[in-house]
Amino acid sequence: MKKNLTLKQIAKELDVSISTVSKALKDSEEISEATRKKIQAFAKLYNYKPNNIALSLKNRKTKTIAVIIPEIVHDFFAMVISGVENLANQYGYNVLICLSNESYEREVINMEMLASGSIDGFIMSLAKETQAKKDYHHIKEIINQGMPVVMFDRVTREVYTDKVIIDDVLATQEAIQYFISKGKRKIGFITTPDYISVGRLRTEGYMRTLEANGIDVDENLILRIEDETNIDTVIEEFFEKNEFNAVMAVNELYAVNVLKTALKRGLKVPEDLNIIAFTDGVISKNSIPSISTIKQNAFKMGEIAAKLLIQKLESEHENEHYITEVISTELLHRETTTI
Amino acid sequence: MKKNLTLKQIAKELDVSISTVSKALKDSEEISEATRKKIQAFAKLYNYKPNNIALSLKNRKTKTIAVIIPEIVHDFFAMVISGVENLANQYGYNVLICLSNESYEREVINMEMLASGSIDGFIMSLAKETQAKKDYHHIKEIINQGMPVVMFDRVTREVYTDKVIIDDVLATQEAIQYFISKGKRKIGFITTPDYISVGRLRTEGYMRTLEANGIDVDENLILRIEDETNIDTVIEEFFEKNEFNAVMAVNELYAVNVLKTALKRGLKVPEDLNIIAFTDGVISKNSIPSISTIKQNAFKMGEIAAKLLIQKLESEHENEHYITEVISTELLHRETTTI
DNA sequence: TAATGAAACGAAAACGTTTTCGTGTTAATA
DNA sequence: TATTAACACGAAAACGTTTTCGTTTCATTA
Repeated sequence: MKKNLTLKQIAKELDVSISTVSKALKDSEEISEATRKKIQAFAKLYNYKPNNIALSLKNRKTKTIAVIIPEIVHDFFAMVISGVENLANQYGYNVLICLSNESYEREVINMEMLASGSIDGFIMSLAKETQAKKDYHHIKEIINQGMPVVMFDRVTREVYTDKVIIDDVLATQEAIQYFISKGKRKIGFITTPDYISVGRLRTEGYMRTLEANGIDVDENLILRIEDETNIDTVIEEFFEKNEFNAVMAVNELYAVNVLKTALKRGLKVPEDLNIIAFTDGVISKNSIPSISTIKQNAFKMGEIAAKLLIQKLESEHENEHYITEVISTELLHRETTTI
Repeated sequence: MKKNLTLKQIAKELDVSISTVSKALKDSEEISEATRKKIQAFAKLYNYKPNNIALSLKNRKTKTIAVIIPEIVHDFFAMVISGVENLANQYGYNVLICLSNESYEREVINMEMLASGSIDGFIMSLAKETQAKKDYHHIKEIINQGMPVVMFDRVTREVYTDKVIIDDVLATQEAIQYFISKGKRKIGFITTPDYISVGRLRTEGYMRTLEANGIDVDENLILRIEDETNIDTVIEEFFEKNEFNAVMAVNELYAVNVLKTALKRGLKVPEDLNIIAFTDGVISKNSIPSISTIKQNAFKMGEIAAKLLIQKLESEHENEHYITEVISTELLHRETTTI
């Protein structure tokens, strides 16, 4: 086991100083061609690679960004990561993943740990618990220390920083309006509790669209699913108590369960029931029939979040100017809607 | 923007030496109680956190491990990551993710980049291209430099290191044997090209089981899907040319397409056709009907890989003794098999 | 009173770089 | 021949820690 070669060792071996080696390897004019060649040849031969940690310490930057997400076994987040990774790599950055597992405490611990030198900036989506508690002081503090943070999807107005989101209200409106245009009036909406920002916004979009079309909002047609509950059974109850021509769900999982329940109850999809889901992931694509979705462009979201962060990192003057990028969405018709 | 507090600043502020501050913060007996309290109070007040990079440089360890996977938008890999993250966090390690995107070059670049100081060890699953090229010198070199590597799932005998796998042959045998025990004789097998290690092993398991039961292997019943091909169409052709009572697929995606094609052709599942897939992910769970699978315990796989790596990292004497952990699998019956 | 020892602290090296500012040598110029 | 300038290189500081080995001070003991 040969430990990694250092400048010092090269210097000793070639009987020159460390500075000379360093300069020679950077092709500095200061060093004679002869010595330069000699040192470069030696370095190449023994496969010298500068130690990243030492560089980080010297430069005060690590070329690493951290992504904090609630969970990774979830197409939307996985796709965002993929986008972040893609762009970050192009700019020579590494990506560190931390899972909050929807826990406030893990989010705080992870961020505090990393904030002390390990990384240059954060990209994050809030944990459910954090959104429920509405406690963002850990994020504010980190920003205050001069570390850039970009939030995506689950964001909050209380933290002043760059954000990447979709227009949840508008996207929902488009879908609901589509239902209405097809003559559907009994539209169910399956969502999260209101403390989840995106769930709340989507619910808002649903209600607003109904109202704009002169349809009374019936709270019974809105199902807010808590985390621990059994999705199957609450959706079955939901269908037991109500009748729909269309249902929209804020994620794939809810949607596929709607589909399952509907089919089980002998409904024909899309003839008797239309379904639209948020998140264009593997479930929607591969379910039978395939589910129509709001495509969120998660990959692009990740890329843009990374771009915003890296731009901030590489700009000299720190400007106090924050922007919120709104990624466009697209209603993708598949087999659970009739065109 | 206040930059992070350092020992030096505290020392200056309190008019003591850096060493005194360092020792006081570590509760060293060497420092009088008075000074200790004073320094600790000051540090706490101004929220001192030691700089991780400086520590890494000093200790020559980063407390970070890298996971190299082919893709992340894939339940199996996402679950492995989740397992790695979980265990690594318990031991105070960070997890850095790198995607090879199935590319040999990206795998090499990523690993070489990280090997120079950024991390303490690797957990990896080989890119397709790497398996096709059979070129593992980058991995061997890294191991040779004294950096521990744990491979999982897509591994190779050519690299001598710790590994975490399932018994692909055995798992397949169990499934195929089950089919046979139910009287199925026309068993299709949908797999990857043979250069993918797990695909090859599973195909081997399929063939061996047939032979062991005195059934001739018909190469027409084996479909090896290349990457760029359209899954839909090749599976439809496959069904056009052959007749099955059962099909096994080496991943969820293939399986759900089998299901789709079968239903489209008017076959009843599981009555006319049984299906079993590898990878117990979100597709199998949520498809309608839900797909019976070989549960690979990906989360556990990740945990064990992380444990092996961390054990190696924290053991004093480097032993040249490598182990291969075989994770048990489980045939999970859902709605595409008849019990 | 001189020697001893403990207590409390500081200086400096080390981790591996980069970079600034010398300094010694040589060749060209006045 | 003495001065200057270019050239080629080295010493040392800096990034932020930890840790070893002094060193100073003071009280205790013979």
